[in-house]
Parts: sequence; C-alpha cells; structure tokens
Amino acid sequence: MKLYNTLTRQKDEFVPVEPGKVGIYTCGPTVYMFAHVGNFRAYVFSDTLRRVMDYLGYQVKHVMNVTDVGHLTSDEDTGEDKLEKGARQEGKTPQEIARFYEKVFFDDAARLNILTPHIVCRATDHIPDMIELVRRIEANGFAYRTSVGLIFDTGKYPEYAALSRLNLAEQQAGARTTVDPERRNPSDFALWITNQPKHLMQWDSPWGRGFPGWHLECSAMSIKYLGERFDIHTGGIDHVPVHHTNERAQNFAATGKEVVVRWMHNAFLVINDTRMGKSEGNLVTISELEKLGVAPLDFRYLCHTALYRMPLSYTAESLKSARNSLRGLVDFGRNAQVWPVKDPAWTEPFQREFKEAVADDLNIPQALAAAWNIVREGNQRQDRTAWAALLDFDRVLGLGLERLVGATPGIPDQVAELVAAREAARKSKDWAESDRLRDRIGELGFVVEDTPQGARVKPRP
RNA sequence: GGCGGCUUAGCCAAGCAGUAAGGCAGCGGUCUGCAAAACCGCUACACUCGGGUGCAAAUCCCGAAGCCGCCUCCA
Repeated sequence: MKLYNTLTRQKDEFVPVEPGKVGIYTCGPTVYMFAHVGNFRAYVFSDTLRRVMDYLGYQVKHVMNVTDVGHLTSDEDTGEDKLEKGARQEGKTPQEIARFYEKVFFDDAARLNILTPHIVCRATDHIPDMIELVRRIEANGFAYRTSVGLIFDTGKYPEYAALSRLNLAEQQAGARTTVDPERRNPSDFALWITNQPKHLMQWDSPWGRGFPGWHLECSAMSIKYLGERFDIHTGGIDHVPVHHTNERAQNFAATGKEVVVRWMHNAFLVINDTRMGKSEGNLVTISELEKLGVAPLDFRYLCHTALYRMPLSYTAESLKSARNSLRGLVDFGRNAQVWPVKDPAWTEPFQREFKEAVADDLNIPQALAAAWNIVREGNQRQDRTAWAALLDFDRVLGLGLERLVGATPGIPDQVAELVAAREAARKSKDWAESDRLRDRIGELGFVVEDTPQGARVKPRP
C-alpha cells in the first residue's frame, strides 16, 4: 500500500517496522472544552487509517493521548494552563474538567463509530515517563536552563526545520509573541516549566517543582507504548510546524533516532471559506449537529467524500448531500438484504477496486465510488451479493450499515391505527378518506408507503 | 516576510499524462387510485486564466489571478 508522508512530501510504499504489524499514534484531544466537528474530522481520519490497516490484514496497535495538563493558552511557555483556565471559569478542579470533557469526547466519538484506540493514555498518568525522557534529552546535551525552566536547544538539531520545511533564517521570530531574551534560538521551547507558583498542577522534578511542556507527553507516551521506532504518527495539519516539529526534535535528542517513520496529517474542515475554530466563533459540536437534523454518521459519511489531505467544505448543502447519500445506502440495504444470492462472483472487480483505492493513501472517495457502482448493478441484478460486499466495505467505512438497516423506529399506536384505517379505506377504494388519513399520519411525523406487501410506515425525513 | 495548500458540472468531490469516478440536487420514464419509496435513463466537447514541453496535458514546467491555512492556542 502507498501512504503519504509529510516528512518526504510524497506518497511512498508502506513498509512496516515489524512485518505484519503497524503501530499508530494519534494526537488526541485536549480535554478542556467540547470537541467540534472540525476536530472530529481528524479522529475520523485516524480511525479510518486504523480500519484500513486492519482491512488489509495488518495487526494494528493504535495509541492515542488525552492531554489533561500542560497545554498553555499561549506558546510563550508562561501562559495559563488551558485546563486550569477552564477549571477556574467553571469553578471546578482541573481534573474534574478533564474527566468531564474526556467523557463527552469519547461519547461523541462512539456516536461517530470511531473505535476506541487500543491504548488511551492521559498525560497526567505519565509524568514519570516524561521526566525520564527529559533526563535523556538533557544528558545528551540538548537542554539548558533559564528562569522559565528547562529549555530545549533546537540549534543542536540540524534537522529541526525538515518536517515543516521552515526557513528559520527568514522566519520573523516573535512577530506575534514576545521574544524571550534568555532563549538561544527563537524556536527553542520548554521541556519542563518551573517558577509558576499559581499553577495548580505541579510535580517535583530534577529541575524543580513544575509541569511538563506540551510537546513532551506525545514523545514520552508514543515511545513508551510503540517503541523507539514506530510506523505512523497522525494529527491535524496545524501540528506540523510546532507540535510535531518539536516532538520530532525531542525524540531525536532522547534516542538519537528518527523515531517516527511516517507522519500523516489531515487537512481542515472548511466552513464558509474559513477554518472552524474557537477564535472564529463557528464551532459546531456533534450534539449541535443532531439539532440540525444531521446524524453523527451523516457527518462521518461527509468526511469520506473527500481525501483526508484535502480541505473539505462543510456547508448545510454538503451535509444534506451526505445525509441523503447515507440514506440511499441504507435504503438499498433494506431492499437488498432479502434478495437471493444469485452470482457470488460479480462484485469481485468492484471489491478489487475498493481495496486498491483504500490502499492508495486512503482514497475513500474512490472506494465509495466502487460501493455505489455495486449499488447500481446490484439493483439491476437484484442479488444479495451486493449487500454482502457493502457490509465488507463497511469494515473500513465504519458507517454501521447493518445496524442502520436493522433499526426499525417505533411506530406509535395512534399512527398504527391510522395506517390500518387507511388500509381499510383503500380496500374499499375510498380514495378521499385514504388521502385524508395519509395527511393525518403525515401531521404526526410519519410517512406511509404502499408496497405490494402492504403499507410501510417510517418517520418523516 | 517565511512555509504550505486549493481553484474540475447547480453543490460536494475523485482523477495527477492517453482522452472527465462517485454522490447530492435537477430533469425524463417505469411503478402507483393519486402519491411516496424504489428502480431505469439523462445531465461537464470540458477541468480559474495565459504561455510552454510532449504524439498526447485537467494531469508536467513557467507565469498570472482568486481563495485558504500555518508561522499565537488550534484537528
């Protein structure tokens, strides 16, 4: 299979570190506020990556962090911790805040059929691992002290700019932040932050009481769970220049190796020609999506309509399109599941197309096209083989088609009575009464469809 | 100022050198008491614009325009 690598800026053949296995580390949520649909595009992406790897027969180990400390509100290594700010605003402890939003995150993820990573690790549970990693970094001569704490010396790592292809000489250092005169290089960042007495979450360390820099947790935990050389690290494209660049530098400083073989980054969800972000004030959560009449899985389908590396338009129209598409797939399943199996082989070319598409840097749009071709031809053939193929595809798509098809919403007794009455009216060809009853059923929020097998009722779309 | 991305039908979006996937919407038809649902069919002589290199370019190169992201926290 081929996968894009941010480091090399090209698609190349995936060769696992250990044959038959793949280790994936995903930059997880900072749990101090609700995650929005833009965030979730990233997790649909990493989930899809995991599912594709599994589909192609790899033994997957998927690790994701939960950031519950150390993520400051500014990058000056002196600002307020996000968790603590949230706690102060809501009158709770940082841990209460973190656990609350962590739970909401995983509840939302579950509604998107995002599989829980095999290992979910909280930063605060790994402080000793982080301290140990910093010891190694310091022992290897990559750190120095300032009044802020222990600082990473990016000047010691010639490869520092490679991941994001930074032009450090031309970068306008401190263009939007104040320059710390104690730093040797503008890009240097804090490994361990001390002298912040107002900070609630503090731990003892060889460098004094304090707390870890943001980038540290991902280095420490990815190495702990996946080893000093692992296959894939995922995250949003915004993490390339700072977070992942620094992580990579830490990894090298501690181990002397290129720890991450392949970096993969998803592009943003674009809403009204701008990104979705807190400062943009255009956040939409999964719950709010449902208020708009859009199911979480409709959103998952939307994510599948574009390549993960391309910006995806999030509009009322694109959402509606995704919702209708998913309904189409489900409606097909309702019909197809009762057809006989006629020719078990005709879907094979499409299945091959599907597999090739997902193995080509996760080209889900192309894979989806194969699925729809099966739908069209399946309809013509009236062959359940089509449905079996779609259920196989769903191992990658994660739309839960089988469950969606099986889901039969409850029909209120009142509606059932009206339907029965209408059936009687139709039998006696009393069309006026029949139509009146259909309108009445419609007012109650249901649609009745006449089929050869009798009336079928479902909630109005 | 630096780095990067995008521009394909009404909308979303694949394709990345061999003559435009797929979905949504729309239109026509079959079915139906009428509908709905479902199904069948149709819908870009063309890929922002201008040059260039190829037998061949949406696809490669150069240039222009528009839009966007990152270099503050951010998926």
